[in-house]
Amino acid sequence: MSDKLRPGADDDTSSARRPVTLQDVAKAAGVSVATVSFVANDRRDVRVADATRARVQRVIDDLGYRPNVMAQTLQHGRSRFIGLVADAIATTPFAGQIIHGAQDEAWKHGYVLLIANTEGDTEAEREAIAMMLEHRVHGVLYSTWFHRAAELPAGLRQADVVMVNCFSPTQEARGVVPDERQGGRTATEALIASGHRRIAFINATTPAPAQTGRLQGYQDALAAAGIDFDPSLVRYAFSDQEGGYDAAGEVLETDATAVFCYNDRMAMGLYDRLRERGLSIPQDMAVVGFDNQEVIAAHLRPPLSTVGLPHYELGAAGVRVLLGLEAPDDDGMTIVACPPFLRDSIVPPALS
Amino acid sequence: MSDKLRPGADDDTSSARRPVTLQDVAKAAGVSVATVSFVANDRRDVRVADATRARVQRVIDDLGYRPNVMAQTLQHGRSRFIGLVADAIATTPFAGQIIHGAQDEAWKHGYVLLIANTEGDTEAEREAIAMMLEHRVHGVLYSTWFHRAAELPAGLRQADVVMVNCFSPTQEARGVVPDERQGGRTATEALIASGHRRIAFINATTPAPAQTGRLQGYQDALAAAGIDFDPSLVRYAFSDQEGGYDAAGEVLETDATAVFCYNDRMAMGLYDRLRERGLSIPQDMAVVGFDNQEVIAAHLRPPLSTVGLPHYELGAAGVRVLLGLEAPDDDGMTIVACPPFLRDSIVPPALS
DNA sequence: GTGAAAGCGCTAACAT
DNA sequence: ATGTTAGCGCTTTCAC
Repeated sequence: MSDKLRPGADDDTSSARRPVTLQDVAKAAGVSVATVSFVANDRRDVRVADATRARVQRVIDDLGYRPNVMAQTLQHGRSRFIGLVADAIATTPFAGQIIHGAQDEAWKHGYVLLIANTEGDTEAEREAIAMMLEHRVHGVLYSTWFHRAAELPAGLRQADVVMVNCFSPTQEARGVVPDERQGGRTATEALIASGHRRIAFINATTPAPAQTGRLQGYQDALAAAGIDFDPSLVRYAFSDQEGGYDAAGEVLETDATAVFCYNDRMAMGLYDRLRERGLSIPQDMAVVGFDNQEVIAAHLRPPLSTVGLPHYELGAAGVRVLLGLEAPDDDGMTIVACPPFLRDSIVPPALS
Repeated sequence: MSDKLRPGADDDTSSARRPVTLQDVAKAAGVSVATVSFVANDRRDVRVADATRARVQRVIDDLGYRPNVMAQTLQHGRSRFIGLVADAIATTPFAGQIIHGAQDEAWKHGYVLLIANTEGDTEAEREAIAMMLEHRVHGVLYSTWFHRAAELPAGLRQADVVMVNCFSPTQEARGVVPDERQGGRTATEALIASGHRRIAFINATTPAPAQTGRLQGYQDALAAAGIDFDPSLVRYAFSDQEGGYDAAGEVLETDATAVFCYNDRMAMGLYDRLRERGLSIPQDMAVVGFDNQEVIAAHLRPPLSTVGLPHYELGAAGVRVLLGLEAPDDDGMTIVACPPFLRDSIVPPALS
């Protein structure tokens, strides 16, 4: 392996890689550290002769000086860290978006994210929280990969916490969650808007805010359109492709002309079943999903209309709430809307 | 909003939320800071009376003392941070796995990941690197979401860098990459193993290590099995569902009995085409993909056999190389194998 | 305008 | 066996 492949290890010339400090710059520029500090931080409120300023700046650039954030932090007491505890960082595409949103928003305000991954393990969670507290984080985002109630770990009591994609049943902390109900309503309305009145809903069997919320939204939409709610049009199945495939069979025995699926994966299974029966989408059956899972929704044949979960926005809003840039509702909650993504599974492209 | 929803802001009792310091503990325990430091760090090499040790420990627990990592870092010069620069943190499920692997491995060795997301933006990249240098990171992982050559940003020269899922054509840094060639060979071998000899390969049009590597692997496998390479069985298409669908049409005009698709998305398109023609998998056509994209591969009908990209392992290996726990090859590269995931698209479940 | 010096919380060498 | 103290790199008040 050539030498250049290992920078830090063996540098022949120069100062054995010790980072340049304020002292170094001060000495080289023939001024005091205070002056260098003022110049480095571009403090215009302090009087420093232009000549000095320019000279010092040159030395800073020449030496490649960079402030040591640890020292700065130690000095003025508070760090620019925000902790993010996630229960699944990559088991799912969703968690990534939360991180992404939090990351961008934090960055925008000069904060850096400290990410920890617990995979649902309580011990890992404890350690992660300890780590964050030891880094004197400004606050912590406690996030889950799917929308649910969650108990706040004891260690987090001493920190400023915002729950993301989850909430505390006992109102221990503020929370940012998606508006499942509005999402369900939006999905159903898309179907109603193109003339359907017999609309089935394939819901999940697993109890969750999504399950109840989307059902309510479905009912809201029907009610608003003056369509009677028919319980026999609501089916339950496990929330994956196989579940969707199975439930599709049941739906085909009803007179439904459109289906709202709890999620895109179920819609994918439903596509399979419809295709098997020689039925075409949306002519024989209009379909709308939920989640907007890119790999699935945008690339099924035909592309699936769906409603997106605002994961990116949840992460971003979490940071904003934490930094006090956005005020939650009176109950401490911030509800984020689920946007529709209309594609060709409701109205064929040519007709739209 | 109830008061308890905002911890840091307004605590009635106690010390206005100022974190407990060594000093505090020392005072409360009636010993010196040195002693507390020894106890807190559980330094068994220093003599501290058991009684004192116990007493101090009690105070530490009571007061909820936590060391200030900034101060510790400042003291002994080097941080426990590892930077991770990613060009797409959540645009794709892949980047997440790299982060996940790096995270776990770093954590295992007492390091914390500092993540920055550039979305390919050079300016963001510059800032991210500056941030990491200012945090005095131990080293930096520079990662890309798909395997490719990449130029190392200038700022990173001053850091110890390992490239993850990418490499420097000019050998400026060590790199960890997937073994595309072995992956292509593995995929093809799975088809050969179940008796196929006329095997088509739907490759991507985009030049990339994956494109050339997988083709080589395909040829390696054929050669090893004594099957002549027939260029007419290799087709090129854009690497998504639509591309796979289109190329499938071409493949059906050959006498191929099996297809190796450049990735799972293309395989998904191929499934669509085959279904359209009333052909069944694997009876009429055996299929193997690449990437092991969970949402797709595991849930197509039939579930797709594929080869996985070792993103998690790439991240983990990157950390190990950075920490000097794993030695790269002579050229500074670490090659990670792509494992096969056999499902029902090659041999029907009943027969396997 | 610029410099000297205190101190943020911690570790470790040196006293006692 | 425990205490004292000098910094780590930085910011900031207060002198000059």
